[in-house]
Amino acid sequence: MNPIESSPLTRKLSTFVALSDVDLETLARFHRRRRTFLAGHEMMHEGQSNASAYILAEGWACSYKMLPDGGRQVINFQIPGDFLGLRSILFRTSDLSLEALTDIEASEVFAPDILGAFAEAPRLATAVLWASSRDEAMMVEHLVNLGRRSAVERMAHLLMELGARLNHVGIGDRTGFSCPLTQYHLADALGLSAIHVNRVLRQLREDGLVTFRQGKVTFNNFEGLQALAGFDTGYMDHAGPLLR
Amino acid sequence: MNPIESSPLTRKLSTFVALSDVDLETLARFHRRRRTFLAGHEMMHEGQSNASAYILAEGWACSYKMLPDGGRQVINFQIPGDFLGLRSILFRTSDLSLEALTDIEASEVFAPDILGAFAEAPRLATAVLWASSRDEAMMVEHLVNLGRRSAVERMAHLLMELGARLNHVGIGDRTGFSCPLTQYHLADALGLSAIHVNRVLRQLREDGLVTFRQGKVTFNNFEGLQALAGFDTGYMDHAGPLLR
DNA sequence: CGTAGGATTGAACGAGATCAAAGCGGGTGG
DNA sequence: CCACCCGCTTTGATCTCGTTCAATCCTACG
Repeated sequence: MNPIESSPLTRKLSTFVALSDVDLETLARFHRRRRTFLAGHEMMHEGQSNASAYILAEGWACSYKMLPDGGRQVINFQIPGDFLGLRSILFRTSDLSLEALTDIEASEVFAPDILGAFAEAPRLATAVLWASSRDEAMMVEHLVNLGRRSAVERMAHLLMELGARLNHVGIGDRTGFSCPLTQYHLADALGLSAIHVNRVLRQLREDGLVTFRQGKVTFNNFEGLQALAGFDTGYMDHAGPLLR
Repeated sequence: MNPIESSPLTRKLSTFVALSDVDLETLARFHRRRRTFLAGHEMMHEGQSNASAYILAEGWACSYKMLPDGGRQVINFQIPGDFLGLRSILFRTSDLSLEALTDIEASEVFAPDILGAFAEAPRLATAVLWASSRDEAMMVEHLVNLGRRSAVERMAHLLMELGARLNHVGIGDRTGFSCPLTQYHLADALGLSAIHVNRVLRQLREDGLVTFRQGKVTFNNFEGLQALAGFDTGYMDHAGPLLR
């Protein structure tokens, strides 16, 4: 196995576009600057300009927006293999904040790295467009979640999605996964109050569907949960390479 | 003025990436197949494969997802100049449905048109990535809207966003715009019931902020509405070309 | 052993949903 | 030209899900 192909990002992009050696070498340069962040560190702030992008190698992060009244909306949780802050480079200023939820290892990518890569290895632009569209499809599901599902359904859906995503990168399995989120994080992601999140989790536990406890999510009834959430993996896993 | 540059999509993409003559000619080929659709026509169905993409020239459309219980979540409204259904091509199958809200004129774009364009004129891939990221930023705002704002704030935000977007393409002005949406459409976009939408509109009208009536939106107090909505144009208008 | 951040529970409240029923306007067919 | 209908809007009454406020309880950690 070629070491140059080993990064999770490379694997992800290769599923869409067959990458040449030049593409792969260019991508490999994204991993020159390995950095670590401590849990709680704010890696990026809404409105910040000249922010870097990151490729998450280890740990969890979350992206969010604050409201004037102090409320907060979590946009997404980021797990290993995810690309963070692309828009902050494309638009020179970040439209959201980014916080490390655990201690994190990530590769820092500067704007010229990315823009240069698109110029030198144009297929990468297509590959990144694809990856970004996958994220967009996920966001569409989140929109449906917030707009049209009840609190219990929302929670079920979020937990299943996280499980499926972690599975994709080889973390956790069908029985569950370990999860550093607090009930406050869940609340901010689902548009609920932390108190209600607690009740919802209790209900899901008592109904024998999922258990969320001390950093562990356990699927007690995968099919039942899937049915409740209306969770369809369709928007997550996609067919093989489109461009050869 | 070069006729080849005249399409709204071309103008949009040019604001991010300086396009060469080859790029422009390639883009122009997107406009070979002009089609019209009647109001109410379903242009694309969730799960459909081999769907085309479209560049909207005239009229309004909306993208949505249906839920098993019959509920519906509108993801976005599309106005002239918008590119529709990119993901249906990138993923070979559409993750949402698309409906013409008015009679529509649009250019139909087939998968090979787009994928070929990315191969022949690689800068277009970067340009489309940028346009797609702009849409993503808009979706982030919608997420905040649904997750953390009250019904009145949501409505205010949606109406202001529509106004700003229409303004961008030369339709409507600071005083208002004409709007083919019914209260049901608004409800499905905002995660509310149509009945409550009606009450919210009444309140906004009585407070002298906006009037929504017989296909016309009138801003009675632009600044007040902006303050209520927490509407910040930052996520919509971006700086000039990043790639020269 | 004290403390702080997170989890849990109860009681009261409220925003928005749901149910039910009129109005209204414009298009269609008799 | 009128009567009818259908889709949309408007209003009232009631109900419910989720919030808010207020404590208390863990438990890991210094």
